[in-house]
Amino acid sequence: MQPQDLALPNIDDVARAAAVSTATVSRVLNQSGVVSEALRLRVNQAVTQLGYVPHAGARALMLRRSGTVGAVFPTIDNAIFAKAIDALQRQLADSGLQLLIATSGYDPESEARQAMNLVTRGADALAVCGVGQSPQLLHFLRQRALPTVHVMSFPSPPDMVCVGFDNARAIAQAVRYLLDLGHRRVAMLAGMTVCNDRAAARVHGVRQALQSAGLDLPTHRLVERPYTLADAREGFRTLMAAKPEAARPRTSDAAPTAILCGNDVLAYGALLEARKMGIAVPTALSVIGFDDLEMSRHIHPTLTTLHVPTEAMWRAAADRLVAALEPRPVTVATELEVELVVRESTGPVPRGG
Amino acid sequence: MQPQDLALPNIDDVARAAAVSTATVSRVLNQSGVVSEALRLRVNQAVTQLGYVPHAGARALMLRRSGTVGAVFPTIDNAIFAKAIDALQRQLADSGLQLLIATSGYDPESEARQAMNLVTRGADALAVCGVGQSPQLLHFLRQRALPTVHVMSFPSPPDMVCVGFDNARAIAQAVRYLLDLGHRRVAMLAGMTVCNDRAAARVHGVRQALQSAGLDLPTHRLVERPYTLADAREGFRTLMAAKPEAARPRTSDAAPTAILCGNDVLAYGALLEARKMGIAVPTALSVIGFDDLEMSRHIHPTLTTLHVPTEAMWRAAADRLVAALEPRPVTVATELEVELVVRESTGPVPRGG
DNA sequence: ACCCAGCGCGTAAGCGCGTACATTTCTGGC
DNA sequence: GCCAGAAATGTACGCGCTTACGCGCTGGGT
Repeated sequence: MQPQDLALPNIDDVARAAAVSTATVSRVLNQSGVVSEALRLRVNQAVTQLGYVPHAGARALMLRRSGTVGAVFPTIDNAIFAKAIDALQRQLADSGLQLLIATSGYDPESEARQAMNLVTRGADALAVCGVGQSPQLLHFLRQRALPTVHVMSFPSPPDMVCVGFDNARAIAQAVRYLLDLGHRRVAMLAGMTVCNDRAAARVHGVRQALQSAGLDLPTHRLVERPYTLADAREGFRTLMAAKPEAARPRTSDAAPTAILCGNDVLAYGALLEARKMGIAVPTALSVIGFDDLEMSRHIHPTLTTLHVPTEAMWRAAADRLVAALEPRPVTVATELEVELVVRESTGPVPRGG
Repeated sequence: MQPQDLALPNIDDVARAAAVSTATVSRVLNQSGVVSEALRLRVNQAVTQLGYVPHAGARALMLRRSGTVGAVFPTIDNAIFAKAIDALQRQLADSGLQLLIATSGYDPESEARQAMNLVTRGADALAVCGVGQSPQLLHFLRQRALPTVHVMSFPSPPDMVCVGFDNARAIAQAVRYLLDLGHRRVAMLAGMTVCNDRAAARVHGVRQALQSAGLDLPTHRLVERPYTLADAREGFRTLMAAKPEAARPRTSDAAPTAILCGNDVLAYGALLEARKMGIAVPTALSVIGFDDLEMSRHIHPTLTTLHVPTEAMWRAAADRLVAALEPRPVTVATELEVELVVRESTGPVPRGG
């Protein structure tokens, strides 16, 4: 278990063992240049016998690239990011690239630190979530001309490469769908919008869509909670009990008949708490999520939600980086479609609603 | 977005800009040796002005370590591994180490390839799941004396460093608990045991515990399914409908009154399908999971399950690797406790059961 | 018989960095 | 004012690798 006190074999050892020059060993290993079959065999034998593996650092030094791509996620502890890592890692692996992971905890400063750390560790390219990076980080990346892709948001500032979707426009679909069902008292259980452009855009999208219909999203109809089930349940409870600050009672004082959630996890919390509170979904209350995680089609009632093409999105992001490293011309911005998937958790507004 | 055609600043550029020697720059950057305040300032200015970042490869070449730790997971698409990555990454980050990720898809050959790939990329140490690695991989790691920790299993072969728990013994607790409640027809919805020592140990643990009570786990009471909700539901359905192969009807032909699941995801599938089939939990059927994911305390009914100290386990694993790299003596094997958490999904055997 | 193109291989330079060792500068005691 | 020794700084080598270049050999054309 102790690290290598022993001297690892290097290319000279292999060359000696195979009675060839280091150049030949290198040529065999990299399939570059022409080597006779006899020598190729001798080299390969020596390599396996010595258990030789080229030193990554030395290689990176010569080739001016490390074959490593970094990614900074807000957190990993959310199925949507787990899926993202999975897709990214697989797609990069197909091009022989390794994935270097870091998390920021939704903090731009930490994100900047982590991203720079990844670069220090030799990352040739970077994938990050959204477009809300700190100016220092953006400056740093530009200064080094480091291929970077911004995922999950769209549109982006003009000089960014991004693969994502328009969060506001996506959730507006869901709002319109609710309005069509007759809902007028619509609330939102949002994620924390501080330093999270996606969460903020979703709130913005809801507000805008409501306003286009002559409605609004008053303070007591909006709560922000972290993406945990416990917080979601508490937030849901708050939302259902909330009264407007103005003292005069109106129709809009009554509890909401529909709740839009910032993501599926929040929606699960809402469904679970609704059940506990004896609120029937969708009869008395409609609930809509965002992401379409695996659980959404299984939970009871199954969740109406916005389907995000996570896999495709991250594969596309990986492709951008691979292309940039080739180097091949890179598509600057790609917008993906987010579709509303109607399931059991939504229905017509209840009578008198 | 295109990669660096531009020449990145190197230590010579910094030295020139600060009008000092490269040695001084290096000393400032690594806080090694003594440098006067004046020079330190000049160097730091030059560094920030040029946007200088030391070249990881060159650094690794000199220091004979890359500051990178690799980890191979079967998959990331499971909350238990997502949590693992999260904990591992954080703990390593505390020691200034970066995490390099790969996935094997539960295939030992792929695991070996991926692990070697990580080493090629410069990983100074490795974390892997379980103890079922391919002999070639184990040989390779030993040959290079690469610090390696095996997580999630216990015990392990004598020369392995491991941090985990005894899967068989853990699940035996759950079996005994069910037996105490009067259950006699106990079934198991297991994960795929091929190339997965943890899943296999859990099946083994159940079988053993039943045998100690004079019971057995007949073929029709055991199904293996991948860790997805859809597969779990289908597996559950199969389990509840299954009849023994022998033609003579006996008490044991009746449906099970309790189901042990290989992990919480399978248990969620069981709960959801039971609900759909109109089987009341826990009145007509008890369900037990394994892992204690966040959802388990929220799902309805809340899930009785075996609580695994995932966070602590992976932090401990990270600590082992950090210690080995210092290098400090390393605890060879650490066993963690897995506790049964009784919630709503289990109860006494139904009358006539 | 000679030349030269081309193939196969070796030699050696240098990628960017850390550090042992050499060198310079400073400090203090006489 | 001088020198020994400590402190501060510089010089230069080599980590392991890739690759430009050059050398020797072969063989077909003249």
